[in-house]
Amino acid sequence: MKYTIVDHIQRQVDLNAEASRDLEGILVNRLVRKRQFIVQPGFACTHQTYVQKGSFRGYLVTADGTEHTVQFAIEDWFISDFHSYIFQEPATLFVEALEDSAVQQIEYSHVETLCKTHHSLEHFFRLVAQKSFAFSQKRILSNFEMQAEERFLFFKKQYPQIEARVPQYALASYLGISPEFLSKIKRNSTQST
Amino acid sequence: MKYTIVDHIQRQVDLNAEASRDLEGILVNRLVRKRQFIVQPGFACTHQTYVQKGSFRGYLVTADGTEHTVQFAIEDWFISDFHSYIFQEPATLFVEALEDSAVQQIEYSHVETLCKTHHSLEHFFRLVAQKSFAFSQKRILSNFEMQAEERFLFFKKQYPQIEARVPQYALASYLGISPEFLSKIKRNSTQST
DNA sequence: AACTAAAAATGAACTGGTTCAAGTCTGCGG
DNA sequence: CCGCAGACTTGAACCAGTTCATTTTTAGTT
Repeated sequence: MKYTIVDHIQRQVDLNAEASRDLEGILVNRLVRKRQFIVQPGFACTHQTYVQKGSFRGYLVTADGTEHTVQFAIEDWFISDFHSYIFQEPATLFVEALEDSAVQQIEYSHVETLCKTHHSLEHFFRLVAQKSFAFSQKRILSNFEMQAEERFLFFKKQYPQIEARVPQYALASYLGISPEFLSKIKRNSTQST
Repeated sequence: MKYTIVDHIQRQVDLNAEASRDLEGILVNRLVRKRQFIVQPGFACTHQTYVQKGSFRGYLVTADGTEHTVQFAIEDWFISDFHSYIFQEPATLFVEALEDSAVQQIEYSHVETLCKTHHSLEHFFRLVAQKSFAFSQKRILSNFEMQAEERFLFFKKQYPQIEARVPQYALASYLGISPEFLSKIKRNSTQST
């Protein structure tokens, strides 16, 4: 069973024959090597990327040179610099492969065209955006609700596959703490088990 | 010129006669008194609320009893507990009127029905969700990029109408700092002007 | 299997922001 | 126009998390 973007969408909405044919028509399959970037600051993020195999992280580098991870993506997830994608403005994020990966990409203008012709696709992308927004809000809340240690334990529980596959400095920067402090948290929380 | 939800939508997408008539049909006009809640934890957030007049804030109360503001809304903005609205699950937020206000509300199931019958409305709500998500991501980023003082100055510059109308403890909790510290920031940043 | 470079762990000194407690200002109800 | 409650200010003690410098572990390459 191989992950594909069409299956992913079919799981959530009904696509008729034309819609799924048209969608197939705009898909671009691509292999991406570990450490390779699919989005870089300064260039508009022209595509949404669906991960078939492998993993990615999206991160920001601030003026002081530190990295801040915004999003991880593994099999069956989408990733992009969404702000850049939606407004077709230069990206501010890096999106980098954490492993050798296989992806399917769809281009902004193609997606917009298909959304006009197929109500079902417009519906799908509405659902995606709404859920993404809801989770993004929840993430802001969870930073208010939890201390660093709780956030780590929560992440570990909710996304064990990701926690296991991702470099620790990347996870620290996702949790909003320094790698040193994440190290301490791990020590404290495992010794008390 | 009075704010209405139909005008708001027309500014972004073309609604034909039936679509705007059907939309009018599900609108509920409502007056809300200062300090009144339109969303409360425990109850599902059944409506999206469009602000015609007045202002609102959405906030979370954490276990330790402190408030954390997630969103403000003034004229021509929408507000809700979006996670609760989308999944029709019990809300975790309070949404409270900061002033006597007038709103237009649309109910979840009605919106979903209209999105099915009118592609244009589905399109509108996709755009809204996408922009909301993009801004939500940006907000997460801005907490990484800026220190508390910069966040305050940025907010003040970007939303001067809101900064002026909103109680200071609410703004502090939006910025993720204590009211005392916001007070200090203001002192420091005005004395150096 | 040995070599290397990057990643993770550790500890000590430090800082941005919190907490608590007390004082001041403001607006509006009687 | 007085009183009083809620909102804002101030300062001192404190703490969660950072920074920096060093050591240990891990993983990729020849």
